[in-house]
Amino acid sequence: MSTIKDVAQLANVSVATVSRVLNNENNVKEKTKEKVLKAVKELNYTPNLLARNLRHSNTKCVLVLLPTISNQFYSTIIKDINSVVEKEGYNLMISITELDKKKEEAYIELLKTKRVDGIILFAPQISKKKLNNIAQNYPIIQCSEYLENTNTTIITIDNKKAGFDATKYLINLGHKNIAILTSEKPYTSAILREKGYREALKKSKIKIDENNIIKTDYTYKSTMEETEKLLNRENPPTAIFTISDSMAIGAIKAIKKQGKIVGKDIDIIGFDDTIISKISDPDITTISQPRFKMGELAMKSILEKINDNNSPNKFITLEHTLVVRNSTRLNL
Amino acid sequence: MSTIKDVAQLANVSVATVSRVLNNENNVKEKTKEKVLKAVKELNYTPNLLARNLRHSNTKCVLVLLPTISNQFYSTIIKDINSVVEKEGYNLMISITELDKKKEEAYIELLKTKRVDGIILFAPQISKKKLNNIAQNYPIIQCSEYLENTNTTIITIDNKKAGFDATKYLINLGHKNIAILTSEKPYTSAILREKGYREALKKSKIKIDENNIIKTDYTYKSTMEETEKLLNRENPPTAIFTISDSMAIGAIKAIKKQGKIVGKDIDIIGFDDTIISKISDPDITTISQPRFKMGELAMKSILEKINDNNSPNKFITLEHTLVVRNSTRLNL
DNA sequence: TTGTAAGCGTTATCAG
DNA sequence: CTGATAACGCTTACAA
Repeated sequence: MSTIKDVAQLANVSVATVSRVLNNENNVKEKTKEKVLKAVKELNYTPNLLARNLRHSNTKCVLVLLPTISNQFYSTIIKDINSVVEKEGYNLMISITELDKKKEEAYIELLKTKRVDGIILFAPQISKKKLNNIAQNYPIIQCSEYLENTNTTIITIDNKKAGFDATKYLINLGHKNIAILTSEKPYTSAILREKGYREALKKSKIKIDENNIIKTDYTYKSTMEETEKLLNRENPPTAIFTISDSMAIGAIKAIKKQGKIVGKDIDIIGFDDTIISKISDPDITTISQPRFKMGELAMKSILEKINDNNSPNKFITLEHTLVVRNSTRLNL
Repeated sequence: MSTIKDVAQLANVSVATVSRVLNNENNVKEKTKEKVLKAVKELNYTPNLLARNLRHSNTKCVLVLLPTISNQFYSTIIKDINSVVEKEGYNLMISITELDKKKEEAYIELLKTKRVDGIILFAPQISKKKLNNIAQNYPIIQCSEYLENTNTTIITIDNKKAGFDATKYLINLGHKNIAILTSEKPYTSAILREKGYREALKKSKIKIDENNIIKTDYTYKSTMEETEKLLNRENPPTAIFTISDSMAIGAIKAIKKQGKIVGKDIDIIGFDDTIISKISDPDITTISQPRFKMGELAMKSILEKINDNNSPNKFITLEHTLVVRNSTRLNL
C-alpha cells in the first residue's frame, strides 16, 4: 500500500505539496499539480483516512443507535437520515442495541474513543445521569423515543396528543368500550400515548376500565393472543387502539379468527403508518409520524452539535396525522 | 480531553507504562498498575482509538452494504450478523446503497481509505472487473446476491434449485398454468430462480408460456397491478410464484379484490419467509433461507479475509426449505 | 509556490 | 519492570 511519501517521491515533490494537491488547495502551480496527480494515479494511491482523522480529530461518521431494525418505522427513518447525511459528506453507522443497556453503553463509548463524531439515539436505555454526563462533553441527541429532563436536543412528536387523537377518533365513531394495547416496557412514547388515551376517555366522560389497558411485549404475536382473550370477555371492547402497526396486525388476525369483521364489528387503530398498515387486509387506520422531517432534523441537529457542542438544546415536536383507512368504520 | 500523556504525568510514569496497563500486558508491577488506573479514573480518560487504529492499521469495524433496509430479509440477517460480530470485538457499520452503483463504489472506498477493515456485500452493482480488483487487495465478500466468476468468497443458497422446488411443489398440487412474478433488474438470484422455474415445468412436460413470466420492479404495489392484469386474461394462471414475500402480498391483495380465494382458487408461493409471510392472511407458503447461518458464515468469512486476504475463496451454498402455509392448497 | 518539521495519540522496540 | 523514542500517515505552521 502506498503512502503520501511514495507519491511525493515519485512526483519529486514534498509530502506537503502532495497533501495540498489532494486537499484542493489553490496555491499549487498547475504543473506541479499535474505531476502529483500523475504519481497518485500511477501508484493507485488512496489517502489513509485514519491518519487524516487523527490529525483533524474527527471521523466524519455519525452513529445511529436503534433498538431494533425489524420495525419498519426505524428502517424507513434510516433511509431518510441517510439522504441528508451523505449530502454533508458524512458516513452513517447504524447499530442495534436490542434495548440492551450494556450494548448501548458500549456503543456510546465509540463517541468517547473518537470513533464517531456524534450519535443519534433512539429509545435510550442508559440512565439519565449518564446521558447528561456524556451529552455535556460529546455530541449526542435523542430522536423519537427519549429520556425526559436531559440536557440534549430532542426530536419527537407529541405522543400524548397522538394517543388522544386516536382514542378521540374512535369515540367519535360511537365507541364507548375501547381497549388500548400498549407496551409493558416503560417507553416514554408508550406511557404518553396511554396518557392521551385516558385523557380522551375522561374528556368524553367515559369511565376508564383498567381491564381495557393491556400491556404486552410489543410483538405481533402476543398482541394476537391478548386480543383473543379480550374478545372472549363478557363485554368485549368494540374498538382497539394498538400503539404499533405490527400489533394492529396481530389484533386483526385474532379478530378474523373469531369470524368477526374488522372495520365493522370491531375497529382497530395502529401507529406509525408503516408499509404493513397499507398491505394489511383491511388496511389499517393509523397515526403517521413525519419520518422524513424527523430524520432530516435529527441529522441537522447532530451536525449542529458536532460543530459546537455548546449550541443550545432544542426540544422539537413534530406534527403527527391520523391516516384513516379501512380498519375503522367510515361513517364519521 | 485527556490523553495518555496526561495520565502518565499524573501517575508519574512514562506513557509506555500507561499503554501497557491499558492493554493488560502482564509485565507491570501491581503497585504501578494501581497508580495508573487511579490516574485514568481521576482524569476520566478514554484512549483515542483513531490513534490506536492508525498505529495498528485496523479499525475493528466491518461494513455491511445492503441494497435496502426495508426488506425484512435484510433487517433480520443484520441482526444475525450483529450477534457474531460483537463476540469478535468488531463493530458493525451498515450502509444502504439503494442499488446505486455510485453510492456503492463510494462506500467501497472506505475500505481503501482504511475506514473499515472489511466489507460484506449484498446485491453488488459494481462491475465484475472492479470488484475483482478490489478483492485482490482488500477483504470483501459477497452474500446472498452475488456477481458470478469473481475471486471472492460467496455465501448464498442454490437459487435455481429454490425456484425449481417452489414450482415443482405447485405442479405436484396439480397446477399446469403457473405464472412467475420476478424482477426486471438482473439480480443473479432472480435469474436463477426463473431458471429453476423453467426447468421444473420442462421436466414435468409442461409447455412454458412466456406470457406467464412477468417482470416487475420487485415491489408490492406493481406486483398487485400485474396480478390484476394476469387475472383478467382469458386463461388466468391457477398458481403464482413470486420471488419475494412482499410481492406475494401484492398478488394476494389483487386476488382478493377479485373475490377469489387464495389457497383455493389460486395458489401463491413467496420467497424469504419474512415476518409478513406469517402475518399475511392467509399466511404464505414460502422458501426460507437460513438467514442465521448465512449471517454467521458471512461474518466468519470476512474475518478470515481480514486476517489473511490471501486465504482461499469459498463458494458456500446453504440449504433452503419450503415452508408450507395456507396460500397453497394443502391436499398434497 | 514549495519544503521542513512539528504534531495528532497511540504502540512497539530497545536499552537499562 | 520501566523509560525514551521512533513510528503509524497525514496536515499545517513557518520558513524559504
